[in-house]
Amino acid sequence: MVKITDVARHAGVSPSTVSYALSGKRPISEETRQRVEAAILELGYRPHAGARALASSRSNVLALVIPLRTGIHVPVVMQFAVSVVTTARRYDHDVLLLTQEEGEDGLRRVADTALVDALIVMDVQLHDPRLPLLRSLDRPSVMIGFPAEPDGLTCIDLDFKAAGEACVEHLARLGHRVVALVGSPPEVYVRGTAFAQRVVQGFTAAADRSGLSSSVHPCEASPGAARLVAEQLLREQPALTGVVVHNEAVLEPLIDAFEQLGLRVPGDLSVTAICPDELAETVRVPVTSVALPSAEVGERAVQLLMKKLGGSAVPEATLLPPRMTERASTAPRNA
Amino acid sequence: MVKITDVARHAGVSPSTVSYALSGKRPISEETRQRVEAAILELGYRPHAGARALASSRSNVLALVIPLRTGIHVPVVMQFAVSVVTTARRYDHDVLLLTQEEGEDGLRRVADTALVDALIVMDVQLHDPRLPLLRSLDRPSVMIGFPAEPDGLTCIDLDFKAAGEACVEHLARLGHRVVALVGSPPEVYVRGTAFAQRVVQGFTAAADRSGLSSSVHPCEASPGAARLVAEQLLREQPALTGVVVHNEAVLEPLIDAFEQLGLRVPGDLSVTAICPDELAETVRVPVTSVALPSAEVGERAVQLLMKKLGGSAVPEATLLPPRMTERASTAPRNA
DNA sequence: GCGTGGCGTCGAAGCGCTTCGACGGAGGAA
DNA sequence: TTCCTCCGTCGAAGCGCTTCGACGCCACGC
Repeated sequence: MVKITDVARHAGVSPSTVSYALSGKRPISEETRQRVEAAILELGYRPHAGARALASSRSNVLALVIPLRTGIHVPVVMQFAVSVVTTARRYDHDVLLLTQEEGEDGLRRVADTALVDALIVMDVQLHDPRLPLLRSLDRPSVMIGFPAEPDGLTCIDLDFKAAGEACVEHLARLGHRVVALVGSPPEVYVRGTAFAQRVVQGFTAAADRSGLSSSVHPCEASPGAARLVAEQLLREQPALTGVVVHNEAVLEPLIDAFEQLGLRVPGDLSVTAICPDELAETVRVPVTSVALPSAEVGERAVQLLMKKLGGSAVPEATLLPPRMTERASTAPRNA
Repeated sequence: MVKITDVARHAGVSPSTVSYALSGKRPISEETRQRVEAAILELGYRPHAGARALASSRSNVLALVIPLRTGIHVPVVMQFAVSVVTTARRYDHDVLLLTQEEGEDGLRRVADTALVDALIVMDVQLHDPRLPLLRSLDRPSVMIGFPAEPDGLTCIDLDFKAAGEACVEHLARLGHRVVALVGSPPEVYVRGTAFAQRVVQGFTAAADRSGLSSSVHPCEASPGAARLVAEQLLREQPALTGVVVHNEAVLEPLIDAFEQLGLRVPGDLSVTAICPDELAETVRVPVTSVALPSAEVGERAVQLLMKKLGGSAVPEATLLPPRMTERASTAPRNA
C-alpha cells in the first residue's frame, strides 16, 4: 500500500505538505502542488479512509435509513436513494445503507462509532419513535418527511398538503363537484405516515372550501384492489367525476378499471395524481399530476446536511411547493 | 467521547485487555471479562470505527454495487439489497451503497481507500467491464449473476437456464405444444444481461428437446406493452397454449390482457413465471412459478464473502437449482 | 524440588493521516 | 535600513484502536 509518506518522499516534500496540498486547508505554492499531484498519480496513492477518519474525526460517510415498510412504493423510495447517493458523491461523501431491521439501535450505533458523520432518515411517521433519538445524537440529521413535532430537527419534503389541495382545486376549477381520493394502502395511514395523512388533510380541506362533496379511499397496491375501489366508487358515488390518485402502484390499473366499467378518461371522469412525472407521462392516458420531485428532495436533503456539517444553520422545515402539470386525463366537467 | 482507555481505567485493566475481551482473540478470565463488560455498559463505550479500521486493517463494511439500469425491476433488486444488509449485520458488517453513477472508478475508490473490506456486485452483464477490475482488486468480491467468463471470480445466482427449462418442461408435461416466452425489456438483452439471456437459452433448448414450437418476445415493463404482446401472440400464434413470463412488471397485466382477449387462464392458456413467490401468489390468478429466491441469494452472497474474508476457498460458481411451485395458472392442454 | 507450559495480563509500538505550532524568507511599511 | 507580516513548508504530536512480545503466576509432571 502506498501511503502519504511515500508520496511526500517522491515529491521531495513533507507529509504534511502533501496533506495540505490535498485538502487545501493551507496555501501551497502552485509548483509544489503540481509535484505532489504528479507523485500521487505516478504512485497511485489513495488516502486510507480509516486513518483519515481517525485523524480528522470525519468519515465522509452519510447514513441513509430506509425502513422499507409494507405499503410503500419501492421504486419511488429508490429514486430518493439514488439521488442521495449521487449528490453525496458530489460532496465527496459515501452512503451507508441502513434498513430498519436493527431498529433505532442501528442509528445509534453508526453515529456513536463515528462510522458516519450525519444521517438521512426516510419514511417518517407523524409520531416517529426515532425523533428523540435523532435529537439526542451528536451528529446532524435530515428527515425526508414531516413528523407532527419537528422542533429541533431538520425536515424536507414535498408540501403534500398543498399538493392535495392543488389537485382538488384543479378539479374544482374544471367544474367538478363530486371528487374522491384514492390513497395509499390502509396500513400506511394506520402507521401515521406523515405524507399520506397530509394529502388527506389538503384534499379534504380544499374540497370543503370549494363546497365539493368528497370521500377518501385507501387502496392496496395491486391491480385487483384498484378494480374493487373503482367498482365501489361507481356504486356509492354515481355522481363522481373527479378522482385524485395518491398511490403509484394503482394509477394505471385504476384508469384501466374505470374504462372497463364504461367511464372514459377524461370524458366522463377526470383523474389527477400525485406521483413522479415519469410515471404520469407513461400511463396510457397521460395523467395531470403534481410531481413527486424525488431527485430534488434527495439532493436538497444532502445539501442541508452538508450545510449543517459545515456549521451553518439551516431552516427546520423545507416544504417544496407543488408543481402541477396538466396532461390528458383531466377535462371540464361537461365536456 | 468515551474511549478504550476510559473503559480500561474504570475496569482496572489495561486497554489491551479490553480489546481482547471484546474481540476474543486471546483468552480472558471470566471475572475480568465481566468487569470489562460492566464498565462498557456503564460508560456507554463504542469503539471508534475509524481507529479500529486503521489498527486492524478491517473496516467491517461491504460495498453493494447496484447499477439500477433501465429495464430492471427495482423491487426485486431491493429485495436482494435488504437481504444483503440484513445478513451483513449478522456478521457485524455494514453496507455501503454504490450506484453506477461513478462507474468502475467508484469500485476502485472504495477498495483502494480501504473504505470497504469486500464487494458485492449486482446486475452482471455477460461481458461486464467490471470483471477485469474485480480480478485486479486486492479485496474479495462476489457477483450476483453470471458473466460469460467467471474465471477467478465468485458468482452466485438462481440457475436461470434450468429455470427456463423447468417452465417449458412443466408445460410440455401438461401436453402443451406451442409455447412462448415473454421476457425482459429489449434493452436488457441488448446489454447482454446474463440472467435474461440464460432464461432464453434454457427456454429454447428445452422446447427444442421436447419438440415444442417456441418463440421469444421481449416486453417493456408497462401494462400497455403487455397488452400489445398479448395481441401479437394471439395474432401470430393462434395455436399457442403455454406462456412463460420472465418479467415481474407485466405478469399481472399480461394475464389481464389475455383474459380480455377472451382467453381463460388456465382454461385456454397456461401461464408460468420466473418471479418472486410473493408476486406469483398475489396475482389474481395465482401463477405456477419458479421462485426467484432473492433473500437466499443475498444471504449466500454475504456468506461467501465472509468465507473469503476469512481466508477460506469458495466455489467459483454457485447455481441455485430452480424450485417450482404449481399454482392455479397451469392446466393440461385439453382441460 | 524444580523445570515446563499455558493462561491471563500488560506495555509499547505502530496503523496512516491531520493539524498545530514554529520557522525561514520575501516583501511592504515606516 | 529595520521591523513586521504573511506565505509556504516542516516536524512532531496525536487520533483511538489492535497486536506483538514479554512476563508473572499457577498447576502439573517427574
